[in-house]
Amino acid sequence: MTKLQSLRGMVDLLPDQTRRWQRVEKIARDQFLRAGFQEIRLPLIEATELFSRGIGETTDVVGKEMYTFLDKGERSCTLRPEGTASVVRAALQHGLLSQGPQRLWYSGPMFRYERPQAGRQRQFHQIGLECLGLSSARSDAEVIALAWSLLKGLGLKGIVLEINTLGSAEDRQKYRKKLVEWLSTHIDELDEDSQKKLQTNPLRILDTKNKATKKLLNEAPTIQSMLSQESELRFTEVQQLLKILEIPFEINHQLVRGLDYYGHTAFEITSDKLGAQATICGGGRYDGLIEQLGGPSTPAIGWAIGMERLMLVLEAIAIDEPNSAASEMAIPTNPELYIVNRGERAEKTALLIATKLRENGLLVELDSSGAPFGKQFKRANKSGATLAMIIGENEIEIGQCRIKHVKRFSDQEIDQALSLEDYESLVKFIRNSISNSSTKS
RNA sequence: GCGGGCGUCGCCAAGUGGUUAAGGCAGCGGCUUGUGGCGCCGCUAUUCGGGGGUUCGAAUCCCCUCGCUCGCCCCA
Repeated sequence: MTKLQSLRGMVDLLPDQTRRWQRVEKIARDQFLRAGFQEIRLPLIEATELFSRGIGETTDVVGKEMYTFLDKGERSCTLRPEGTASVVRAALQHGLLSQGPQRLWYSGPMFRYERPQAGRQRQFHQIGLECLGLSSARSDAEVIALAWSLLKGLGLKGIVLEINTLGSAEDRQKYRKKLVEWLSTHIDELDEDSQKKLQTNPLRILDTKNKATKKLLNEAPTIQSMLSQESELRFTEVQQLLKILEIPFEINHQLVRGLDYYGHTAFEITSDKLGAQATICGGGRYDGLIEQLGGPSTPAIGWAIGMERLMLVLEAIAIDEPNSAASEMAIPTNPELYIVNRGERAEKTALLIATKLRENGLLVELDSSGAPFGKQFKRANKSGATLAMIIGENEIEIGQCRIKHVKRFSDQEIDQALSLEDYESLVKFIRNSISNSSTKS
């Protein structure tokens, strides 16, 4: 029999990982809350059409990376490859846009059928936000600032914000024409891949990694030259605002992004600690998408952070700097109290006490092995608990339990006898002992 | 979809054609049903990702396949 294992590109997150994930998610949630963003939870499966219409037929995501299948009713269904299209769909379906601008965030798994590599999985997780119904350059700057301060707040170093403008739809139309004309005269100098894109999606030739093509592109016309005055002013304003916010950025006119719906501001945040897949956060303005999906013409902007990539960076930092916040996010939460217990009556009492103490907010691990005391103490030690409570037959006889420090051995044992029934005093005593123990150490 | 590297226990590994596949860590049990950091003893891969072939003999050689990994494409 072959060993059962997870599907290619599908990754399990074990407790070692989930600790850090939960802490990151909490920090993100708190920040979204403070910024007035509300959570939206969406299905993982959508009608295929949502993505083909929303993201663009010629994009790689739609063209070759979607998990698409027919359900039992013969409907074409797709595991969502990204979050924005679903957010827009939900907003339209429930009439959210008629209630004014929407500030929404989401998190969860996305699916793309690609060959896995460093920082890339078939099921991966994004945490993202979308701001629907606002068109100002200020909203661009605010949204970018949220991504930046979240990443900075998590302690990331060596990250770079790159921005570009893709202009209005008309600007892009004109530029596209000009670019195709120019590239056509240099078609022999283009790499094979870019030659194909010339037909399907010429703008995406701009962010090629092919060195020869890159060099050639230095001579090519830029989108800047084709911008309308409004588009140009808008981009300038975004830059000014980022400067006021003291967010460092680089302008990268080659930054295009692979989803068709982007226009005007597009941006990426990359890290030097990742391999070839260096983008942690990507986003931009998508003023045309909502209308394209059948809604009213509505401006919008958003971004998504790749959780796995973020975690990779955090792990790298944690290794470089063992005392950093990034490092602390991996430290497990140890029990405050470990209950060592043995004997029929003692075991019942211990279960009851564990429950009561937990109800009072303590972090309690109960040894339910029935093993000899020696074994239980070993486990108490390994659990990392601050205190151990001992309940055996003797304690039951006198109606008192004993509590001692786990981490300090012979010195400074508390080893106090306490009533088994007075939970209030127990809790108080435990709390005191823990705070004393942490101030002393 | 296309290239490169790699698959020996939960983890790190030795072994590169010859009888029973080292070792370390972790785990489990014992010394130790009333007290834990240490120590000592014992146990833990009928099998080397899987399948086929070559051979008297294969973890070692060949073929296929699966998986992992890095890169291309693209993206988070």
